[in-house]
Amino acid sequence: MKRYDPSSIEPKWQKQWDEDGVYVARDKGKKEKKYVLIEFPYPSGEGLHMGHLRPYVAGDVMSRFLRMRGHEVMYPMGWDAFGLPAENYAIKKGIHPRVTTAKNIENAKRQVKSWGIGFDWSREVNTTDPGYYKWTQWLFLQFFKAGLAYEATGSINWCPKDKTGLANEEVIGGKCDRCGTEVVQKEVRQWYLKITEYADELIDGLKDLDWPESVKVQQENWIGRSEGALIDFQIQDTKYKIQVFTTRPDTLFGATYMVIAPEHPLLENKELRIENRGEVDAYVAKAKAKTEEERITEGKEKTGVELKGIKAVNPANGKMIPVFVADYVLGGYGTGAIMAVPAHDERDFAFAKKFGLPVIDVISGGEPGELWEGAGDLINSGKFTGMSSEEAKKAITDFVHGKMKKQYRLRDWVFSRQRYWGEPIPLIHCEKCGVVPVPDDELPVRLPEVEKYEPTGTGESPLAAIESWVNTKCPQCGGEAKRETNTMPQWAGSSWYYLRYTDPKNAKEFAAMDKMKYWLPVDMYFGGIEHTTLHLLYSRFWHLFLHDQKLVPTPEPYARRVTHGIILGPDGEKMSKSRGNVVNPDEIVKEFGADALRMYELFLGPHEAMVSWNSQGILGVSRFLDRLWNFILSGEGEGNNEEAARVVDRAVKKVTEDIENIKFNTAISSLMICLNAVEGKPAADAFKEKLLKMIAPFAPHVAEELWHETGHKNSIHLEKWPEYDEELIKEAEISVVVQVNGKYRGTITAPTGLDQKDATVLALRLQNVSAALDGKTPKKTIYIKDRLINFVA
RNA sequence: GCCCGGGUGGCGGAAUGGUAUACGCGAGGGACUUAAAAUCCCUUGAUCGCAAGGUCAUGUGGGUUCGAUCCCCACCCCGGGCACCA
Repeated sequence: MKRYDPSSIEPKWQKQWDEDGVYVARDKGKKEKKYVLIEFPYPSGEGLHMGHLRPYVAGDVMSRFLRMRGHEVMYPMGWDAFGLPAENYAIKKGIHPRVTTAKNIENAKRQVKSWGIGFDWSREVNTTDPGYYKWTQWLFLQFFKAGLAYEATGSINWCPKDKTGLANEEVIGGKCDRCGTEVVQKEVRQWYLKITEYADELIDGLKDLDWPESVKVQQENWIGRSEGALIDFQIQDTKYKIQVFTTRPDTLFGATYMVIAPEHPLLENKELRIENRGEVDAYVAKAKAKTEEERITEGKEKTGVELKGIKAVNPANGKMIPVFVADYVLGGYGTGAIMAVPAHDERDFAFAKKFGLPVIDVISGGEPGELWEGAGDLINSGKFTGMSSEEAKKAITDFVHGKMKKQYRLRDWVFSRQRYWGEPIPLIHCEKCGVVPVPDDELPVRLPEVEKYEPTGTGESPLAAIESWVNTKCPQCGGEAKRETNTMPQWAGSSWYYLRYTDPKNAKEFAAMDKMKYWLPVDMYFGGIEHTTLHLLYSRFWHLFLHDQKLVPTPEPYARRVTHGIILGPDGEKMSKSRGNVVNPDEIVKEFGADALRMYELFLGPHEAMVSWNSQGILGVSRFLDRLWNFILSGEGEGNNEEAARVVDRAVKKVTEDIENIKFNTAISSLMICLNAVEGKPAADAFKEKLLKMIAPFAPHVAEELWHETGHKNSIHLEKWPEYDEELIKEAEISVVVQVNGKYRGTITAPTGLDQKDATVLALRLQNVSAALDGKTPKKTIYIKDRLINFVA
């Protein structure tokens, strides 16, 4: 008998599957389609690691399972290849990013193939391919034409190391998501996509999606919708007003002062007679210069300066109240100004205490003069006194002629980068015509060759230095014009790649509608939690927009989202080179084979949980595969014993349900239980076949090899998933737990379906039970058929 | 501070109202071997007991229930997200 040797069978089958096109998905087939997706990787010089392996294997198990269940399955792969590392490497070595990217792709492809991932390579895409980014540019122009892409100069997040603007979503804890450098605020001309226009749809669409609740909540919180009112406060003896946004218009009578942000336009108004102008200007300058870090370290200690000589009028009661400038009010949210109600807002309370401002209770519920942020009935509120806060919100807003308003935390998406290795934004600046889109037939605007890749740091991209490229003709008037030199962020290409997979070679459209209609939406999207407020939010926004434009057939892109926990090193810490705890999947393949690697990774723990790699644990699955090999190839085994059939059928039921519910760890444990039970006994070929088919999604190579060794000609991965016999798996006899007062006292073995009377008789015969009852008759008996009988004495 | 997860043997974990600790790793003992590896068999939550069996254990304290790892309340700890968003 041959020995199980992964290194001799795995490459053989990988090659064979490729040649036979086992994983190629057919468009518009008769079968019901399933579209399984993983987040396509950035092809880095480091190669792919465990963090990639986990979702790819999960998606692979799922697609193989679904294919065997009779679906037309698409499981495609591609490369998100624009981005900083390749560009930084080019800066250091002078090698074009295209060259390093191609090399890295080749290596990553070798890796995923060696893991036995059944991707459909006929649909491979690469975001840096002009045939691909042509459509990224075209799609951007649809936003532009719809008025959802706009240019503005404003204070934005800027990474001083990468020398480029960043989107809000790319700033993690005040630091650049890419390099960890402290982000600063800088005034730069940028292109924005108006994602805020879709804030409501982005929230409302979530409710019908089969996504993890935590991911939905996180997106919802990021968008941060709150409902409140806009209310105007007149500035005494002037024509000017300060408008505020508040979610608590019911507390208006308690507004004892106002605060405006340091960025508020009122401070630029020279007509206002601010008596302490110098002091105010100094405060504003200092506040604006603060970095994120300084603001955090200062904590919640309130600072501010009163605008002397200025008073505002509380529209509810006509009282004159002071106006402050303070940096606890943010310029970028709401109107950049607030009414301060110290009795009912923690921050206003702290500020009022520090500056000795009056605290007036207007909502009942708290201690007098103390903070109370809850709801209650109104007090000290004129004719509204006695009303509930909920009712008063609208009533008071109406009374002061305010209007209800929804407000969001979400900011528009800073969409331009001052870097080389990205899609050029396909716009032309003409002095006469303004900003003009590049005509469709001139797309793609190709990324030109440059001498120097370095970011300039001036707010211009390196492309600005190439005059021959920048200078062009206006498509509208034919006059002298200049190209936009900013490039798109990395998130552009990934915002629509799942659409391109449905029709990757189309030269006329980004994808044909009939193909999208067949394949969309993505049925199952495997990925990490880290993209919740990045890629996942961005691509939903693109999709919602494209749906409104009638360019895609479904309202949402991803029907079901499955997230995974990260794999920690053997020491329980995050894998990192500096810590020296990185487990390299390629080395595991070399030592144990891809099948063992895949199975062990799945067996480690629940897919969504954070788990640590245990270097010795893989021996368990390695032994399992070895025993499986021997079991399948040993013995002629015609012993058609019913017990074996029952054991295997039970496994079929459990494994099927577990795969459907993404519980791969318990599915594998059921397979182990099954093998443990049948091993060493004669078993009919039919049981062996069932077992092999169940193993096939998890360990595709060994299953295929054994399938062929046992006389089959076609790939096991195109076989039908096994079924089980509902009657057979029922137990004929069952052990019923006997308890006295809820405590275990023994079991009785009886035929299934025993009624209470017979069970009682059998149970009372147990010595342990009569001892526990101590001669008493049970007051009550609880009987759950085939499970338990409990005497309450 | 607010919002999500989570806390079970030596370790990864299983079980979400009904015998807690499946499966795997590790450990101990044995078989085979000149020996070792590999493989196979047995034992393995703690504790008392010769045994039968008992008692105690799912972060802590309460509650609901015939019965709670599971449901409810309060608290502690760990991980993640947001963070002066009015």
